[in-house]
Amino acid sequence: MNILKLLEGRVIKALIAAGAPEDTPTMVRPSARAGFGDYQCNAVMAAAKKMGIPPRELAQKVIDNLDLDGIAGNVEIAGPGFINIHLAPQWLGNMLQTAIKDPRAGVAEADNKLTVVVDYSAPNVAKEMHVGHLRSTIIGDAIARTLEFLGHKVIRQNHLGDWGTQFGMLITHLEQLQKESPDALSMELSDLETFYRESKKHFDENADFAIRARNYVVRLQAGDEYCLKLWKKLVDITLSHNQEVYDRLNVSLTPSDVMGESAYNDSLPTIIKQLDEKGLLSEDNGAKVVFLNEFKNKDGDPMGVIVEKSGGGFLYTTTDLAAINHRCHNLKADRVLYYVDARQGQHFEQVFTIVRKAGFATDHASLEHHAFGMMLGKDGKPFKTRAGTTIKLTNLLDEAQERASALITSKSGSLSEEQKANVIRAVAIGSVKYADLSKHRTSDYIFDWDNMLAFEGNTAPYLLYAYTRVMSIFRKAGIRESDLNGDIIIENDAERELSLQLGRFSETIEYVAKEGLPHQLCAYLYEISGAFMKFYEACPVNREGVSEELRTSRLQICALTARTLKLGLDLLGIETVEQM
RNA sequence: GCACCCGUAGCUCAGCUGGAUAGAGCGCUGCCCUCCGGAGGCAGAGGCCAGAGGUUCGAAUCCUCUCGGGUGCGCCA
Repeated sequence: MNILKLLEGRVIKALIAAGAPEDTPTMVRPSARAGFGDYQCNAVMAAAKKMGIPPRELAQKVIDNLDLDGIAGNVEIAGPGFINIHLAPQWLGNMLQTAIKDPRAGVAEADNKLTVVVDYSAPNVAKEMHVGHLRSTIIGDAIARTLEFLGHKVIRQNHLGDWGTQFGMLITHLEQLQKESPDALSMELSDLETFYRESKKHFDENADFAIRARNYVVRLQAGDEYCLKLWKKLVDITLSHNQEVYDRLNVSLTPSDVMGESAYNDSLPTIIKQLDEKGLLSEDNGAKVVFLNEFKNKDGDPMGVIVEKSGGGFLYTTTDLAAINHRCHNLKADRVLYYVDARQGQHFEQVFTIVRKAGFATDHASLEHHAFGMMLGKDGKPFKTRAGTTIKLTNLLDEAQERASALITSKSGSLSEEQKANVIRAVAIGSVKYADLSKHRTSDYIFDWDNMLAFEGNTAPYLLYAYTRVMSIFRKAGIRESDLNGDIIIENDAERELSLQLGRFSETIEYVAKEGLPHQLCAYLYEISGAFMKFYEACPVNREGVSEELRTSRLQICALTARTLKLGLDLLGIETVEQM
């Protein structure tokens, strides 16, 4: 159940009954501090101002009309006109009990189920995935999982960079390698970086090679079978490489989610034609251009966006136009979410502007560029190796594995080797992902091994540890969740705080799904963990002197804590462990 | 030149459509082990929210300007 939504519904009724306009924002939110109740309504001050009456007077009217029978124990006016709502412990307890019996921890599916295309990851063919792909991949995946959990139809789209002029040189190089030694092929491609670099080198240094490469591009784009076969080989090898990384990262992408740039190749001429029919197309120095008044170029004139080169080739803008057309009209998307670098901001603004004018997007579809910032090194500069090259994802994960291994080995004694390996993997991958997901998406962040692998603070290890502590109580209690029966008693502050936080799961998830901001879910899970740690200190469960009634109540709170943490981490794509 | 993003504690980060006394973690000073896992909990010190104006009952949040940092601007993606 979404408590926030419930309260908002009641508050708006009361506001209207008290004479406020129907469009008055309800301004209900969790209270700023403990003394101000559990939820507060801040709507009255602004509304009273508009209505020309004293705020506290309106606040009283709102309270008189506010129907929270059974839900709130106490509702009071504070300060200039805040309304503080104290939930009734029994109501809260009953609500949690319902959530405990629900595998979804009380989170309902969305009323209005949408088709959402989530565009993320987008690696390139013949290049290994590097840190530049990390954020798109894991943030996009977390949002895809969250939307899916809420019952939306999620269509993952991995916009693979599998088309473009560079494929001429790649194919030519591949052809050469195959001629030299047919067996060497897989070996050479096991290091895609080298393969790519050598192709480029040949292209730059060998004139014959370059000529052949240019020729092959033309043939490839024209659908030549021989070229396509070589190209396909490169794509397949790259995909299997990438899949290993996805699996290791616990990212839900599969080969069937790949919808590369090449997939739109055949529809590009139609896109150009349609732009022309709409009167949007101009010619400029031989290139086909869409001029947009909304954007200015360096001279202050309308900015031209090239959609077809003077030689006749298409650009990535053209492909993006075709992709939106496909997603809106064929996939019937209600929302299209792009998890792409913030540096592409202007590009997407232009693309979105064009598709609206050209009708490539359906009117109701929401096109959203969910931009993210860069990963920086400890020095605040772009995250690179010491040599100044980009860091490959596999190397990054290897290092995470090593560091987690050292950490876990030094701390945990009683685990079997197999369990230990499992914990190391969960901590390593979880830490890297969580460090990223817990930061605000749009800002740059500093990648710091020590911070992300710490057991203190808003980190994966802390959350995983909190989870194992809950599980430990359960093991000790020797009781199954399904056998738990009895009321939930909320007596002290620690119980109350934890219960209240547990009751906020729905509103958090819905917010994350709406805004595409997984760090809000991270912050929430951190709150839960912190509240549980306090509960753990203050509220003994399996100790002498704890009544059966209280023990059952607390075990239920533990059960819901565990389920909330596990579900939440699962939505983030982070695995939990029972012991560590 | 134009556009977008950012500037919050020594460090790393939150602060949700403007709302009450700006919050965490690290680091620093102390306290709590007859402990359901101390990989924890509690307390303290530490902030002109880059600066200056403005709007507002009320501003870290909105507007303008200044300073400082980053990014992007027609035939790559």
